[in-house]
Amino acid sequence: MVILELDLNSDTPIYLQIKEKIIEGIALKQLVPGEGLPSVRALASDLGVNMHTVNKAYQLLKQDGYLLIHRQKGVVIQPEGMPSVDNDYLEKLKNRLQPLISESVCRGMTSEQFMRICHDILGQFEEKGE
Amino acid sequence: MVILELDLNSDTPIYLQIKEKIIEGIALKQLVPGEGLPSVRALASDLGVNMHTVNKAYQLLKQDGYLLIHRQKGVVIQPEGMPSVDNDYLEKLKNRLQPLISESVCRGMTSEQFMRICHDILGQFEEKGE
Amino acid sequence: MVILELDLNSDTPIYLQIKEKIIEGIALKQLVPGEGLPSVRALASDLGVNMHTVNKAYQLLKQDGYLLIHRQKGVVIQPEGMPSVDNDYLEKLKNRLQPLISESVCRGMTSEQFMRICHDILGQFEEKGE
Amino acid sequence: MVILELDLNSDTPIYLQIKEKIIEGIALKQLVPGEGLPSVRALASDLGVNMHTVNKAYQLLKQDGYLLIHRQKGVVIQPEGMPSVDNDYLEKLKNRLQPLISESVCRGMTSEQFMRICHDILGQFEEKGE
DNA sequence: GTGGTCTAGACCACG
DNA sequence: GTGGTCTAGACCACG
Repeated sequence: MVILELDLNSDTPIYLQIKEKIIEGIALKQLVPGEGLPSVRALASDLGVNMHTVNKAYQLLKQDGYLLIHRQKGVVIQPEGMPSVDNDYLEKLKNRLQPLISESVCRGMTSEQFMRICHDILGQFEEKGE
Repeated sequence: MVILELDLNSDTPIYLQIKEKIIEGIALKQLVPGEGLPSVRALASDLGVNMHTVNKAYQLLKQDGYLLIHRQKGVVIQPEGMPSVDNDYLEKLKNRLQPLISESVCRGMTSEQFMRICHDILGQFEEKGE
Repeated sequence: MVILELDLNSDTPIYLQIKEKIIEGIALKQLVPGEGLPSVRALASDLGVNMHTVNKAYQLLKQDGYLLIHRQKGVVIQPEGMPSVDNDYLEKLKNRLQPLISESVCRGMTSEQFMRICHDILGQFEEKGE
Repeated sequence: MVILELDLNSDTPIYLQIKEKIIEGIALKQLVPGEGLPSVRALASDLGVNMHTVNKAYQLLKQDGYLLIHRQKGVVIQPEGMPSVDNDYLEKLKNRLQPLISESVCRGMTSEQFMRICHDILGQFEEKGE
């Protein structure tokens, strides 16, 4: 696994940055279902952060269905399918998009510009082989 | 002005919810440039929150260029043009979209689905008369 | 007298802006010793501000020795010499310059740059005929 | 860090005095990039003022780029370069110098005297070793 | 232990 | 009446 980069000066708490980076890694297929992740201690040590911080990220990812945490086998990316697009998720997504879009509208960005930005970011995740 | 609704249980701080709702109001043209907003104390009282919480929202909106705050005349929506789409804003927007999009990809949402959701939200802000 | 311009959105209170503009007018010799100023009411009306605001500016200018206020003759620029450079004034000036200079040093401005800026502003007040 | 002195009778708000003193400390190299500052509560207690007052000063300094605020590590002087001399700053500086200079001219101070005072204050910040 | 958020309440400057 | 400043005190998130 590529070592993930943290911004300790960011307003985003470290545990959330770790969670987001791992999700990004999965989306980029740098991390694949069934793949093992470093132990809480190992990752904490690598990142130079508190064990509790990594643990919190892992627990949240487990809760969301991205990870399995075995007492013995350690931490692995969920091998049997990622969490799905359910109604809860859709609601949450819309609620988080809403203020981003409101602001873009206020600032005079066109729908096309906004969609273009999303499109560009989505492009990063396209299957290379297709 | 339509009274804005707060979710006191949300993990989004109240002052941020107020800020976002006001930006949404501007985007929806429910609030127009030059229009006055309730005084810090009046809005706080309406919302059942503390004066300082509203003041923090107003100060952030002023800082971003959405509001003018007169010591005596009170608070008005910036009459001379909203803040623009500058590089700082674009960077911030992309950084906030990135984790939303990563997660949608993980969950198997297609680009089309994601774009559709954005498109629908953007549609709420379209000029009715045009 | 040239009508002075106010910035109602400025953080500087209006009475202070009026006071500063009148001092600037004197420094620029647009206002000369013995010259009459508009009455409190007249100036307030011209500027579209409250009478008390103009009155406060005038009172402060009188207190500092820039103006005479006669009940009958009205308001005139002090005809018998401007206030002098006394120790009180020097102290106050240094105390107000100190934070400006500290910040310029922090930001990496050289002494020459800072002095140059002062020099340029001072140049605006030079006697045209010399 | 040398404990900074406040003037509770000054018409400069306490939070601004704190801000200015810290900038002065940086300019004097009593505070160096990367150095830690006392926690909000510790400094408040030392100064005998409220936590929120210190916090406001810290937030403004963060906003201007003088400080980093870590949620857990506390407050440190920006280690990667101070804010720069940009156009916004230059405008603000000139606008603040203008009334000081107007008044000095009114009072009959010569350009040389004014420049001398600036020069003397600037001298306090010169590198001792050079 | 640190900053972040929020409250309740006070006095002041401005106009 | 408005925002600006300040206080005293509380609980929470982060690590």
